[in-house]
Amino acid sequence: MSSLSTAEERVPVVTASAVREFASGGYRGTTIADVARDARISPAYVFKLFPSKERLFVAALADCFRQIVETLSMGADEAEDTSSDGILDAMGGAYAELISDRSLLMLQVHAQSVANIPEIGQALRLGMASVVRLAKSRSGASDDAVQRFVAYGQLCHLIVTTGIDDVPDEWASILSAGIRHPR
Amino acid sequence: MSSLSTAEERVPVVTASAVREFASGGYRGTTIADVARDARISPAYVFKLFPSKERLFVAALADCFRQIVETLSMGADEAEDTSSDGILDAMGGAYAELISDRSLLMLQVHAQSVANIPEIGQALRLGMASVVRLAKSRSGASDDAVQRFVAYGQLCHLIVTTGIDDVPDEWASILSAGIRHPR
DNA sequence: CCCGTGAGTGACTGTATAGTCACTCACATG
DNA sequence: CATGTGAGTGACTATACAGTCACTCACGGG
Repeated sequence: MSSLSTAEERVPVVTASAVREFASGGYRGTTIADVARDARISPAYVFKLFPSKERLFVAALADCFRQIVETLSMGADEAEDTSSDGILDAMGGAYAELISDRSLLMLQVHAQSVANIPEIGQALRLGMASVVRLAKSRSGASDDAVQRFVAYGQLCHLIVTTGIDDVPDEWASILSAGIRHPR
Repeated sequence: MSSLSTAEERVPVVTASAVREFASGGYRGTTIADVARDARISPAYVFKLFPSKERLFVAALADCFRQIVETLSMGADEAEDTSSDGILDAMGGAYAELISDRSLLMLQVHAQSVANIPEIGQALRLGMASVVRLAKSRSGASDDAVQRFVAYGQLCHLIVTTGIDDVPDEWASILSAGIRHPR
């Protein structure tokens, strides 16, 4: 199948498939065959492009954070209110838009759940480090404000994974109030 | 093995084993055999006590939230500062102590990652509902304060799962600052 | 036109695992 | 002592999955 291409061109395509598939099934719930099917290549060829399932997941996670950092950065560029809080707010808005298809969000949640695998924990820390450093340096906000920025981001993850935004009860609206999350 | 007992007595014991094992391996990464070994019974008998792996996980998660609610409630009872913020703070302290062995924390994180399995998502929402309702009713704090309470709880989960509290860099201390988490 | 290189795969292996079922055996009761 | 009930298990099935390997085949350079 597939019109002869170079391996180097295939790698980002397979990585993108891995992001989607791992996001939907998690690390253990996703098979190499799933990723291969999405990328329209054979499972065997996935192993020619990546040495193991673990490394494929790491590549997907790294790409996820690459996209996040890029998006946050653009959000900061386009902030109308250029105070620290205004910039953090613009970044939050850009992030909310980015994760509207939920893949990048779910991948992070799944990664947290297998962060005890050393290479995955490492990749997760690298990603969070780049996010925190970007938020701090671009906004110039206080440490507390950056911490709050991340905390509410995590709350947003909880709301989306559990589908709290579709629950009409009082407790659910307490958690969701004012949080920008994908509809 | 094991000194003849009633099934009803076994259930909570197996549930406790399930909490530990699922917390350490996640839903897909933990086998019925793992839980059985921990509970010192045969895998086959686990299926006599619980109809499926899914239901066993749900039982473990429910027990996890039962413990959390109990602990938060006791924390609120023992608060020295009885203002809303003081009570929320006492609850946070009680929670930090409860999750010092990380099992109850990790189980929640793993549950989030398989919340797309209907019964598990349901159990997670039930648990969060009881936590939010308890925090609100016991502290009488504003909706915002309760939301913040949960958001920083989620940040605490991130810090623990990724081992950020062992990273000496600046970005890591921004995230960990002032957060009570298990050492 | 031939041949080397690299893209891509089919078919396989070994292992793991959810769930089932027929069975054993301890004990309480009459 | 006989028997029924419920605790508990060994052995099995069916399936799935990570990773391997020998292979085919398209293409570009000489």
